[in-house]
Amino acid sequence: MKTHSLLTSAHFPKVSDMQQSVSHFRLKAVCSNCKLRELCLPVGLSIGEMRRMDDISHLKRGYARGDYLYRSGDRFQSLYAIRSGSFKTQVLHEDGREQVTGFQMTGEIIGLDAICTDHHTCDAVAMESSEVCELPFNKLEALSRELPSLQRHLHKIMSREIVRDQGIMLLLGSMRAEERLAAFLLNLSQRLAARGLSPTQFQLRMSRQEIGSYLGLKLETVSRAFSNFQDNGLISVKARAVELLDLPGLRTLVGK
Amino acid sequence: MKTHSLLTSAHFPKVSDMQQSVSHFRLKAVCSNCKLRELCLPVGLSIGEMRRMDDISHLKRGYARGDYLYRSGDRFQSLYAIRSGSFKTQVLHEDGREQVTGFQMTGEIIGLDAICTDHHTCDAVAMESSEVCELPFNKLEALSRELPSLQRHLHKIMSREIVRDQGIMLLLGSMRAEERLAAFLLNLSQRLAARGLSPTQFQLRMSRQEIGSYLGLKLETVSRAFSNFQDNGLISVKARAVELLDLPGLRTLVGK
DNA sequence: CGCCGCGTTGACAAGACTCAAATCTAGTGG
DNA sequence: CCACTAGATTTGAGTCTTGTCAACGCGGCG
Repeated sequence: MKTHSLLTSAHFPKVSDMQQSVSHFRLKAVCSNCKLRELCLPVGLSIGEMRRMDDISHLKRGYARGDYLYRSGDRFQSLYAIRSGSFKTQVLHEDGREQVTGFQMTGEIIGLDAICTDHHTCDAVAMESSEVCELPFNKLEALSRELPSLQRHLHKIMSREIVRDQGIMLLLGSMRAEERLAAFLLNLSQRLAARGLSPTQFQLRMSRQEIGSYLGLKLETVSRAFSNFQDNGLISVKARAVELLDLPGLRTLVGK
Repeated sequence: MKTHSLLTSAHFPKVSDMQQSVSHFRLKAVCSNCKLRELCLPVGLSIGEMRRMDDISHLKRGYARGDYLYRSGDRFQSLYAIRSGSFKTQVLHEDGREQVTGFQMTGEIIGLDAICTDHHTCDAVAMESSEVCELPFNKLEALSRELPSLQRHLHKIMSREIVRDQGIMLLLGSMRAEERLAAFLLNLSQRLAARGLSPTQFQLRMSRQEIGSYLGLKLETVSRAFSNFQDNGLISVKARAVELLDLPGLRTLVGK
């Protein structure tokens, strides 16, 4: 789950530490143009190559809470890298049932589900003011034929999504309500930490209802679990403001 | 979910119907060498291109019930196309909990989870005598840089896995026991039909325990659900021999 | 023939859901 | 700036589904 593994490891010889720093800095500068952190930074592309990424992508701003990035059934054109803000994805069942399949935050890639049918199979909805970087998939495929490291990275991103989904299947299939919520909070904490934010204090962007949908629980059950955690001194929670007080305790709950 | 969509649709002009048949036949003949049905047939590769697929892959036979194709933690080298038989994949939780994440049958691709970390994140276990076609991933990537249609197809396969997993998340998160089992039986039925087998009469390859693990239920609950279906005339079941008597009735149950 | 794994069934308990009511919060309009 | 309202959250009480524990039956194999 190390975000910079490819960049910080063997790809740069140790002798050129200074140069690595400089190079790293310039990469960041270029990359911050389009903020394709997830897609660019860890790949180890040269600056020229990164510019080519930049050329095929374009920024889309101004998504407000509740806006759709795409809807189930929409024709598939592009993947989207979230540049700021966050989204949820949800699938809809014929009979009206719906389920949140994920909460995506800055730097994550969204839209991978649509490749197999050329149509989106879920909705993506902004949970706050957000910006995305659109990546036309045809161009991304063409470029990845030329740049093996980009190709590999694209495959890794898709594979990571598969592994993530399987983790949720495990959660939904074999955990009880409080275990699920603890796992959810720890996952959030970890992802926030990876973005340099506080791993213990944060504002939830989603409602109890949405958390419940994601975790396969009713909103009342989520609310009760929050209250229990607070009573047991594991967290402090007031509406959407959460502080994790006892990370080891939470980890014990999920059994790892 | 149409397996041959790419082959039967726009890729071949209608005027050359005869030629399509012939070409289709020759493709099948070549392909039956390595039985990469899922990976080759729908791609629309030329015969020469398909031979190159054949060159990088090799057959591995002799997996018996209970044999591991790979284990969680194994170093990732290859994807595997199931040539005959069937496998289950299962993830293991630190505290000993385990969950079946999928049952794979002939023609399906297995191992996609391992790309993101270079290590397998689940076990793959044969459920009966099976053969697989090993596809070294480095070579597959190299070849897919040369053959855009292969590249696209690989992406589609990965995307399909993501969509499949999201469907299971929906099932685990929002369906009750009998709905889950009905969905499972209908999915099995559909996949058998796609392979030219009977969609209504078949032998289960997995135990009640394994079905339960997959569906997030205890084996007793699965057994009871089977019994209820039989009492209601939806199916006939004796141990692992199943006959679906009322497909519409089962569809009604899952709400579509 | 007896053992053992798998499947079925029953009785009961625990966890999660449903329904309902009371607060609380954030956003709106005066 | 404040009152108001719609939506979100919390909490309680009772119900329902599923899990747990236990007994029993079936069928294959040594």
